[in-house]
Amino acid sequence: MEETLSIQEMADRTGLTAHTLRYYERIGLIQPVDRASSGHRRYSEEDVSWVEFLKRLRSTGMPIREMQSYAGLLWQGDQTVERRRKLLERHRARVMQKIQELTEYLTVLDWKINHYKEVECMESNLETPAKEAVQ
Amino acid sequence: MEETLSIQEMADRTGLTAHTLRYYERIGLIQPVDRASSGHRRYSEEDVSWVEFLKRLRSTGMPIREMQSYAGLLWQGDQTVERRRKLLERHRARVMQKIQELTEYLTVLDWKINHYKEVECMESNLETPAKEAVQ
DNA sequence: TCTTGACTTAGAGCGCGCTCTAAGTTGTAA
DNA sequence: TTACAACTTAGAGCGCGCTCTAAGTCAAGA
Repeated sequence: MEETLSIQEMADRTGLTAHTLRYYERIGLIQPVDRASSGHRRYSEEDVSWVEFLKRLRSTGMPIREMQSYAGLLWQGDQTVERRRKLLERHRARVMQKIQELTEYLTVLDWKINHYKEVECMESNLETPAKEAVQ
Repeated sequence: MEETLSIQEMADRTGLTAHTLRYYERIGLIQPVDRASSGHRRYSEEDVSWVEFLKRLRSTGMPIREMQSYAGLLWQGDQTVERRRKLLERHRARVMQKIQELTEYLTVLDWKINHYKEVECMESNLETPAKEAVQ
């Protein structure tokens, strides 16, 4: 028995809305989904995996256009393996850079936060309002 | 001699466009800038520092609305120090979470990339096209 | 059979963060 | 004085990634 999901079940399962699932199909991020005789979409477990993968790519900040390229390459078959790998490697480099950037700014935030803590201490302990140019 | 910058000089200096500088002022991210007698904006070094700080906050992904709150608190003076610290701490937590998320997905990407490399090896060494469900 | 709710499509609308346009004013160098 | 670039404002437009609406079809239970 072949289990399939309605669009709402698929939405519940993946955490995307039915609107978004249709949108992804419309823009070619998901290949045309099987239909029941009524015309209603019927999603397979394979579709679930693909959508989960799309979600992972999105949450790394990959733009939709690039995901479209990736999907297009995938559906062209085995001869695009190298181009897919290179696409992922370029994206990997961007993700790395973003992590480094965020890590740097984390230290900036920590510095600010500690500075504020000091100022608060001075206020409560010495009752002399701080006048420095705190941003 | 008090050095000031025209809007274009400020744009060159900070890497924002003149349009964006006016926009930031309009939405209250920058306090009304000093004007020459002609009405042209004249930016101070203090303005430069503030804009640089705004850029850092933005690049950590802080939404404009939150930066507006922060700026508003700052301009209210010393009694908002604790609220500013708490705002930054909330943001810090989000940045941390984003770093962790990206780090996780980095390993996913690495896994995919290595998988592709294997497939490419198989193709070139054994000349037997791989048929697995590679995403 | 009737009702209700889930589904379908095409296309409009939205929130974000800019980005640009239009129409007019000012500053400067030839 | 004339040319031309840089500035001013109010407000429209845009790219992204959804998100929703309208109008209609379909399915399943009372």
